[in-house]
Amino acid sequence: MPARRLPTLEDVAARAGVSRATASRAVNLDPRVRQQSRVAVAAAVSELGYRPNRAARSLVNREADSIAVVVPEAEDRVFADPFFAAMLASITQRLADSPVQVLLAMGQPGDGRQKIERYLRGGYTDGAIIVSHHRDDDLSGVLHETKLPAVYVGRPYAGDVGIPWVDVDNGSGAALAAEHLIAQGRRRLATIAGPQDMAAGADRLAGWSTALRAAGLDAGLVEYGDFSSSSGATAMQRLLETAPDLDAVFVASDLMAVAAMHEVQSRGIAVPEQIALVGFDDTHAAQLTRPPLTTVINPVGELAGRAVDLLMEMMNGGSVEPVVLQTSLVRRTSG
Amino acid sequence: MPARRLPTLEDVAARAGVSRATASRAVNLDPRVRQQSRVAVAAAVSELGYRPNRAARSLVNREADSIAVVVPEAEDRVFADPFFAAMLASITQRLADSPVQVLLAMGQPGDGRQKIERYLRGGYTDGAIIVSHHRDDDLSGVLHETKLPAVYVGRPYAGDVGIPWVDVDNGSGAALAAEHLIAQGRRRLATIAGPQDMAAGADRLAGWSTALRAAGLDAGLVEYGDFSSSSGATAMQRLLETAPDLDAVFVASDLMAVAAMHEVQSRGIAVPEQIALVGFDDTHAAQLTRPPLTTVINPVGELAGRAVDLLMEMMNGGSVEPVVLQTSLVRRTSG
DNA sequence: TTGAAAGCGCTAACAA
DNA sequence: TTGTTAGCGCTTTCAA
Repeated sequence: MPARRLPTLEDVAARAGVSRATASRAVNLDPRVRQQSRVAVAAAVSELGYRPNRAARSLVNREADSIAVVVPEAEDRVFADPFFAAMLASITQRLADSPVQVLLAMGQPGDGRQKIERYLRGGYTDGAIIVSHHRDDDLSGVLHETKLPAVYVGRPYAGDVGIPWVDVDNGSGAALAAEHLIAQGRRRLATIAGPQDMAAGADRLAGWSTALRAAGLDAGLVEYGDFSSSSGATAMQRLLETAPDLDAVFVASDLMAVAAMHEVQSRGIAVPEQIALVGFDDTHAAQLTRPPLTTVINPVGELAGRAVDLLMEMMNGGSVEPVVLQTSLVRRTSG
Repeated sequence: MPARRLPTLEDVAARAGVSRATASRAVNLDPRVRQQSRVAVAAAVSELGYRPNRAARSLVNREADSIAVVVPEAEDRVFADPFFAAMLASITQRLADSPVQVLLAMGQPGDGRQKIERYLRGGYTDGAIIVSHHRDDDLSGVLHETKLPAVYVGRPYAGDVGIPWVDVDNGSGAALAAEHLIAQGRRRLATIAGPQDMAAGADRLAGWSTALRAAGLDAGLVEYGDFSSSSGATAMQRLLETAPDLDAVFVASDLMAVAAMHEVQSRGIAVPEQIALVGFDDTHAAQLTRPPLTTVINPVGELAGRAVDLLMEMMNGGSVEPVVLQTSLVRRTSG
């Protein structure tokens, strides 16, 4: 609802003394435009303050000039988890200078999936980045049928054939945590694992267990959370009841780890003296706990960047391969 | 880039045995369509899985069917602050069932403002909700010129004439905190105020100071932050140096308050025994600190809901008045 | 209550 | 290298 009629390409063409077609070519940097026309059009564009009409362009190009970031989680979950937040921020930032708009589609499995599916089928978007993927979300049907360029952030559970993904090496990240704790002399090690219907949850647990067994230690002390803060607290409670003698816990996300630390400390148990704690993600919160949290770095910014790059490549018709990023451990004082 | 051609209105019309015009009317619930045609069209729509093409509709209606949520802050700030997060989540949720898309436009004052301004001028959106507003952001120029329906969340600093806003009563909220602390017998009271180029920052400080003076107490103990976590920590440090004898601090945001609490506790000072702490916002984090944070409730969900309602009203040509919501205090154990 | 026809602003054949 | 022309899918006069 602009105040006055916005200048159209027709206006630009008239002012530059060329046809609308030439103006269009100039605006779209088509090489077969004379230098002179190019300059004239550019001048007219800036004098008039011309901006292409997105809808008109979409209509003929059959492109929306937007990508969807899909998060199959409840809205409040998405914003409560710093991992998503950082992910979204990075993706947005990466696309800040391009004309591509970022659309955020969230929704829990319930009605949410339908909404998301409808959305992806609607042709409102040229591509999708799917961020948190559970085994049963099953977006692969839509994705394949619509042939919509898409990339997963986080390996899809069942390995969605033909749809690339970017992920960190979750298994070796968890192993890093295990080795670090073992090297400290901890012997009664537990883990609060993530949801097992997500590759990140399953892979971290697998890496952890393997490393423990390799060291000849018991890998049986496991409780499960869903990466949320409250689930971390509950899991920690259960762990403390089951194995009061444990001396180290690897928690599969910082969000859960922070809650777990509160849980431990509220019982008067000292961190790291009595129980060492290691998290995963290296979110901002990891630096704010007392003691600050030792954690496995999840390079969110790079993950986001690579995902955007892959998607762009696909949207340009290229074919791409999955990307695996390595992690490392930040040693702070919690363990 | 759909796999096959999506059904168009033409297809629907053909199948329903009516003209495209009638099909259009039926789809848009125009009353002057015979019952019989209406039914036929509805059937064709669902059989074909027809979805109106957004771009085509936009082109003729000159409406984008989207609203922008504008946050004039750096991307990482937006996501690091639970207040924004909750705000965005609530707005998105409110619009979940409508065809209106939510576009998120962020950007710091530097290049960001230009981007945002260009964006609002581009006609890409039918309305805007501006969430965090600083004195010098000066979006009012664009807003007035473009006559774009807009509403501020948080009273704009200088009272942007003609553009409505929704806000909590920040002054009385801060007074609530003051009275609560005073009633406890605290006498050496300080505050970590928010940025003074935002109404929320200025109003909370004013309300606090007034309440202190009304009780005959010194209102001079003030340090400033910018609502961010790190600024809260620094402000607390300064306060502790300036006035080692203080016995209560009102912190103008939970994000700052949590950091301030860590700062206090890391010096071995007991909360609330030696220093009482009261925050503002009642974000999730307020429940996670030890001790849990007493804080002033900022009803984000309602704020968001009212903002959306106002905006919709304006987009329908209605005129609206600013809305002020009342706050209350949650007493937990930090103060 | 309906249909025919025009046109939103743009891009892309096609012809020159 | 350029202009003419058609047409993307939709809504909306205008006439019937």
